[in-house]
Amino acid sequence: MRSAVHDLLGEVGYQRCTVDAIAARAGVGKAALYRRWKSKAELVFAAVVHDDALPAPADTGTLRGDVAEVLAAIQSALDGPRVRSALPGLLADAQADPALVARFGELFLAREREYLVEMLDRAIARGELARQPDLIAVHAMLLGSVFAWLHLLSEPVPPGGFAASLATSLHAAVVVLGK
Amino acid sequence: MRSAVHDLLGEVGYQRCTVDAIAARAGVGKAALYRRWKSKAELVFAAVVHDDALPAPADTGTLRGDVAEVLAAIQSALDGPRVRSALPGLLADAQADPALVARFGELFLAREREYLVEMLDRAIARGELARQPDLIAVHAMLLGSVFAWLHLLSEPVPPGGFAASLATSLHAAVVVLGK
DNA sequence: GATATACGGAACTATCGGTCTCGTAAACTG
DNA sequence: CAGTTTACGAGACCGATAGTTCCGTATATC
Repeated sequence: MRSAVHDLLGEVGYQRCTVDAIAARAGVGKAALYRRWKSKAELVFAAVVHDDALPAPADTGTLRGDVAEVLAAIQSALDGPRVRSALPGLLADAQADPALVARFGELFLAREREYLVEMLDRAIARGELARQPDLIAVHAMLLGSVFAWLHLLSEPVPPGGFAASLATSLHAAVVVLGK
Repeated sequence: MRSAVHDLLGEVGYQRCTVDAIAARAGVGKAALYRRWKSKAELVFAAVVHDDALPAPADTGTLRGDVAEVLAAIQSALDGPRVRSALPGLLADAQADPALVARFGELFLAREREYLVEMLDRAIARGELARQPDLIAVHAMLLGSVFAWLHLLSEPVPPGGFAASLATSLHAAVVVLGK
């Protein structure tokens, strides 16, 4: 089931990954799919944003390292071949499906924000930050930078983990916000 | 024509802004639309990304001010009610339309990058930066932060220009990249 | 073993992007 | 002024696809 969606996303992308094709590939009837999921968008979303979609970034001991870790986690969540081909379509379909927006917020954004809060709390405890920075701004910068790189600019990702320079400069950005 | 697309985008969003509806609203036949534009995506794109879509940011005399200016320009380009409802759909459709990706790159990304280069050159001339920072990283951070704020996190935009704290911290990020 | 539930499969409906045809009105030509 | 050509509005038409319904069957439950 999930693998049927994964395969089709990789082979033909989101638009041509039709519900009929998913059902045929998975050897089930369309009705069964629509019994469990409300729409194609929900179905693909469920197959792509599984529980371990966003790995928990480790505590590296420094804010600089933690920022790099979070960036890598976001990259791994946004850069899989499946997600990469599914994300634009899902975002578009989500416009007409508030429930999907809510689930995306709960399953991905909220969890990501938790990780950010933990990271910032640790930095404050270490004395690297004086206070909690504007959480929305931090979230927008970290998530947005990776998203833009992968999905807007469509630039090739440099080898060796996500751009070290990006981590360095975003670390500086967070420090300024927590001053 | 352009106003028909604008009206419909505002009223019903991208998905339900059908070509039939555009033709009817504009009082023309569908064939006439397809004579000028190759697809619905191209048509909407042309109506939304007009030439003055990305205002040229002014030289404020400091890199800090210029970053705020660029952020404001990006916000104005990404936050109009039309663009806001059209962008996800256009990004999704563009996946299957390389020509559209190319035009988006030329009309928006390339122009934006020009502005960034000018901004960075001025900063170097002033001695605020020692060298050209990684342009892709700068571009990803500035564009991505605004995009994520508006289209991913769907947080309300704070009043009084685009988040001053975002400008401050992204300024610091750029400084680090140009060190 | 009888009954109820769920399923695979397929037919069906509605919507929408894109193409094609037609009749008409405007523009051009002699 | 008359004949011809061109472009257009209108709408019929086609193919693809999301979503629904129905049916015969297999599986699970009692």
